[in-house]
Amino acid sequence: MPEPQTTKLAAAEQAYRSIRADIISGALAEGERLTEERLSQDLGVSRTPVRDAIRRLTHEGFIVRQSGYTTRVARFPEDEMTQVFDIRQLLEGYASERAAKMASAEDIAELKRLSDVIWSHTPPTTPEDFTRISEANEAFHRRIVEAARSPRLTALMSMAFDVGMVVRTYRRYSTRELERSAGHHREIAEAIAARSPDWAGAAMRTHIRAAQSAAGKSDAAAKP
Amino acid sequence: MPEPQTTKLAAAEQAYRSIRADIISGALAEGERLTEERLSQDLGVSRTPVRDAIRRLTHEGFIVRQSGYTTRVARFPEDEMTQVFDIRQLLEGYASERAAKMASAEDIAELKRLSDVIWSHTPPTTPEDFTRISEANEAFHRRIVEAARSPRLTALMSMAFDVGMVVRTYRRYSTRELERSAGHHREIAEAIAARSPDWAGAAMRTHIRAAQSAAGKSDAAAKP
DNA sequence: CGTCTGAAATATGTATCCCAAATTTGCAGG
DNA sequence: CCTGCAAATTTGGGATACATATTTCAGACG
Repeated sequence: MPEPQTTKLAAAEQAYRSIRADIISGALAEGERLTEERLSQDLGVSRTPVRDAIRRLTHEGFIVRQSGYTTRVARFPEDEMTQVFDIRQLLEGYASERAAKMASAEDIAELKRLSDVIWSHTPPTTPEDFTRISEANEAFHRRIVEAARSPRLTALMSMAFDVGMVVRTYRRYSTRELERSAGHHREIAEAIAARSPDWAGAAMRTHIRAAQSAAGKSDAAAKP
Repeated sequence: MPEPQTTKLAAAEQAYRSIRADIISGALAEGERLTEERLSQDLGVSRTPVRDAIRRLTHEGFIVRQSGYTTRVARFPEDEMTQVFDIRQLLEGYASERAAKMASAEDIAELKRLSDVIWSHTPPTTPEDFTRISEANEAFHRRIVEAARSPRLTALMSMAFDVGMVVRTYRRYSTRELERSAGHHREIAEAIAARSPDWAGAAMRTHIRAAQSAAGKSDAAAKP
């Protein structure tokens, strides 16, 4: 069965994604007041899953709870984009250092495989190439965090930045930037295979700064 | 009124604190299976607040949800303590840099006040002195993160480390370490007041490494 | 005209019930 | 005695009902 359950194994997750997407897209404006009841009706579910979603989004900083019974969409600073890249550089650089020390043979093999996948589609000529690169890129970064063997770090990364944002920005890269990025991935994989934390960390920080530069060409103030 | 209600202004928060404390203390062993029903009965509340608490703790990495209907206390790596300090150094160092640029006059005044409070109780002679120092210390660190004006960073910090752990470790500090720590707080406040990101960041990183050294004297592998 | 007070409307927190899915148990067969 | 399968129990997700705290708004008073 491709679709095992109708709505069971979703529901709360759906509320979470929906509300978050509305905040990111601007459908829910910054500072707008939210109530569980109204969100329930809009989403067609009861308050229980909506509460879960609000808790999560509050914890992640998308929603703020003011004193008492007032809940609002958070206001995002103009330099949110800069912050995301700054924080990514800190955390992923650290993750790469740890990965160079802790990664298993399987981790290293998978990182090499993913960097090869990225290479094989660079420069991209078709939309599928873009998709493949994005997927492999995302898997690559996630694998490094996993290889760092730190559940705390994994949890942090999951909420540190919006993966979708990174994927979207890929389309704006020039051929030279894409080739550079593919080279970075290969280098990071090799640094981890060489068990060199300093190299791996430095390469990852370079990679993220280059991505920031490439992504920041047009809009300095994207949403969150 | 100093004491508004007996148990009203808590309940779900209470469940969260109680479960978390039991995990940290070891009353709930690593890998132990948890059920909402049993926790409800033990804590004398209904399942709803327990669910909230479990959500939160899962998100923070204290509890893991396995496939299906199995929920367990997470297993913590041996070097969890090291990781927490590493991550704190990264994030709080960054927060201090931003705070030096973004802090309001009120932020700066409050940071100075808090560092004075810490000074006035150092070295501590009574249990209340310890309590005051702990409270002021926690408020100080939180204020810096707030002053960084980054909701994302605030959210990250809230789950990056266990405040209770920091408080506990304070009792092990020597007089010299406590005086050094008080000096660090004052210096950080002044660096921010001087609007010097590099100074503030470096001072905070120094402070956290010193705290790590002081805290790590006895057990290298505390809980989380 | 502005401000304060209090009552109604509104929002969240908590308890309880129901349901679907998963885990455990127990029985039958090899 | 072990294995396999199905019934029974357990578990977590969702909906609803109720209690309590907060917000709002209108009207009275200065």
